[in-house]
Amino acid sequence: MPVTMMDIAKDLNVSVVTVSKVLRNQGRISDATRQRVLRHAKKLNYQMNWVARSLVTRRTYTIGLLLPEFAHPFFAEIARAIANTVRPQGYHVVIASFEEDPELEASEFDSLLARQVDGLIIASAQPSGRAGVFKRVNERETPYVLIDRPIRGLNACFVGADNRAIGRLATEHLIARGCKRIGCLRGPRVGIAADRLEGYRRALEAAGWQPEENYIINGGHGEDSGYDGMREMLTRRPLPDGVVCYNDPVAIGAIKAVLEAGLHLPRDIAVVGAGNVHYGAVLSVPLTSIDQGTQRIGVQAAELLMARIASKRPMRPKTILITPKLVERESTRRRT
Amino acid sequence: MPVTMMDIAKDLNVSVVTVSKVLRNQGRISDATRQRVLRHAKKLNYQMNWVARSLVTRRTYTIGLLLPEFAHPFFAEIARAIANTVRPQGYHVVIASFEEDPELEASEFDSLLARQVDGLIIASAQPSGRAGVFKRVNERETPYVLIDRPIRGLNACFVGADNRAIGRLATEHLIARGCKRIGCLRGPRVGIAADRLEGYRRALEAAGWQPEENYIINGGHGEDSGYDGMREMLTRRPLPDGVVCYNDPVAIGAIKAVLEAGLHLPRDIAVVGAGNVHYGAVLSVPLTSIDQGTQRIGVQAAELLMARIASKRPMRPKTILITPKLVERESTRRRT
DNA sequence: TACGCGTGGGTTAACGATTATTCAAACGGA
DNA sequence: TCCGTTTGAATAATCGTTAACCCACGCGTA
Repeated sequence: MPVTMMDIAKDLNVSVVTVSKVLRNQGRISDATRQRVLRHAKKLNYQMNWVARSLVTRRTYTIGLLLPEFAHPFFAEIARAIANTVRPQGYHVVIASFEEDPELEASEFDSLLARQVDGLIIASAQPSGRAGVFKRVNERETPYVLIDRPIRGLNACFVGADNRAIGRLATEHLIARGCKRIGCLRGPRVGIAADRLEGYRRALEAAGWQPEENYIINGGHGEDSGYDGMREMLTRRPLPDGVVCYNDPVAIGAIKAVLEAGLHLPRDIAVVGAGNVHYGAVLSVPLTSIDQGTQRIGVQAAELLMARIASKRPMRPKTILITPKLVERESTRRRT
Repeated sequence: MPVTMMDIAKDLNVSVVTVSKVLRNQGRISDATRQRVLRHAKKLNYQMNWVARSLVTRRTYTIGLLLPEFAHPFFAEIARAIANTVRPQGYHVVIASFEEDPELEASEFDSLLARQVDGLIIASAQPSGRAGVFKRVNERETPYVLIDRPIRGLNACFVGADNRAIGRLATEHLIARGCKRIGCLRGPRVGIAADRLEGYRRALEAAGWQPEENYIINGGHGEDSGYDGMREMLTRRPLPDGVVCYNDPVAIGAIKAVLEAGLHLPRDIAVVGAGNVHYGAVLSVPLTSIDQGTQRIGVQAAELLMARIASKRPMRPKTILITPKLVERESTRRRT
């Protein structure tokens, strides 16, 4: 049975409140008593029961992290950044991975609330228009921050990559490297991909070119999809000499298709990805990619949440877009 | 202000206890009252305050996960497996990543205990002989399970890879593929690496060969270390025609060195790694690797912990070694 | 002498649930 | 009719801490 303040108080013939005050460094306590309590607490190896404290202070010093898929490097890194950011303030993170299942997401969401988390950081996978799930959090006034994927119709804090900038940056890079005909493996039909595509379009237009639908190919978000997409791209005439990919796995699949076709990369076709996965550097052709600042997403989201938790009055929602950064490697290193 | 049982009770003119009983499906309650309570609870959108419940039941339905480094794919996957395993039993996971810092590990460990977690899963980085940190958990009788790295001198539950088997499996595979002179990049001087090296030695001996110290090279656990190690290996005469690597990053570095030297892989030298990282398949030469059953480690550790939490009486420590599995890819696919 | 105030600490009542105990009414059998 | 059971629910105590008040003492001062 763990030691309680009661035990210390009894041994020392003082009241529990006195012990509590000493341990919190609060209220007026003589130095003598303070020392006695401190010494005895250490001797008994006392440890606060945070559950009891939380009950009365209404603060658990816990934040909930609701993620679609935990083992994904992107989310894992975010989780790490968040944990490291809140730790100095005494906060811990309880994770809930819902494996891309919206039902499970909703139920885990409720569980976290029942556990009285002080705040929530959520990368939601709710189908659009289902913002209802988050109604409850608004009633309760538990602060929360959305990351990665915004939810339309929900006036909430959001921290994520600037996907439009990502598409633009990738495209501009290919232009700068002398590409004259740039295609795009635009990925799945989701908001993020649409934004990146939009960035691609704008960059072309800014260069005075007209985006051609022929060179924009739909797909998914994995290697296979990139492989298939590039095979299709290679049937276009004239061939593109640069391809912007939705993300790194797609780019990796695309590279495979290019090499299989006997073309040289980057001379014949340059390829740029997005996400800057950590193994991009060890590929057969190291991959130029757009770093979306994963860690910064985590840090900013955590800081934003902490600010909201600290402030008594509700603040008005804030959106933070992280500016992406290009990391150049072999896959686009061609003579200009 | 969230709804409490008190609110429901008042509205319905019953006692709080009655509400509590209905919600827990316990005790004798007439069907009429039961329905009234249930309906009203739903109407008010009642949610249990788990903090309050935990205080009296002495159960938080929370387990602590203490990891050296959160974003590492190995640990991320373990975390995921654990979370998924305990969720059906109503448990959540609070993570604490200590960034390979033993001091931080100790302090996070205390924090988790103060938070009254029902159990702990720990991948410790305590320098050997510092088992003292875990003394406290023994006093408290909070069950815990060590993973990945055992701690000598601590009679505790452990779940991890069978590192000796990993070394043996990798080596046997190269022998089966016709290698006649097999080297080893044995990695850092830690227990895990030593076990894998031991497996390598035994496999050679079992084949009737004598391990030669000349072909065993020390190093670290990253790509650079693998690269440097292989460069050194390539100065040995006669050249080895197969190399067992401590882990996949080392193997990746090693492959780079082999290719740079103008040798063909796997024809001149076959390379096998360990860990089966998910990107191993997209490398310039897809990497044969030993899968250490990361997910199973997580699942088993979680199940073991759950069992200990459930049992009243302390059980005696149990060690589970996960049997590894070979995944063959191009890096060893040579004609026998 | 009486008053006021700072000091050091104690008392009491939450916090929101659960467990253990008690109690009233209804029911049934002799 | 009377007593013993069952049924259904209320009451009291508790979990370990904190918040809000209260109080006694000593000292300086008017």
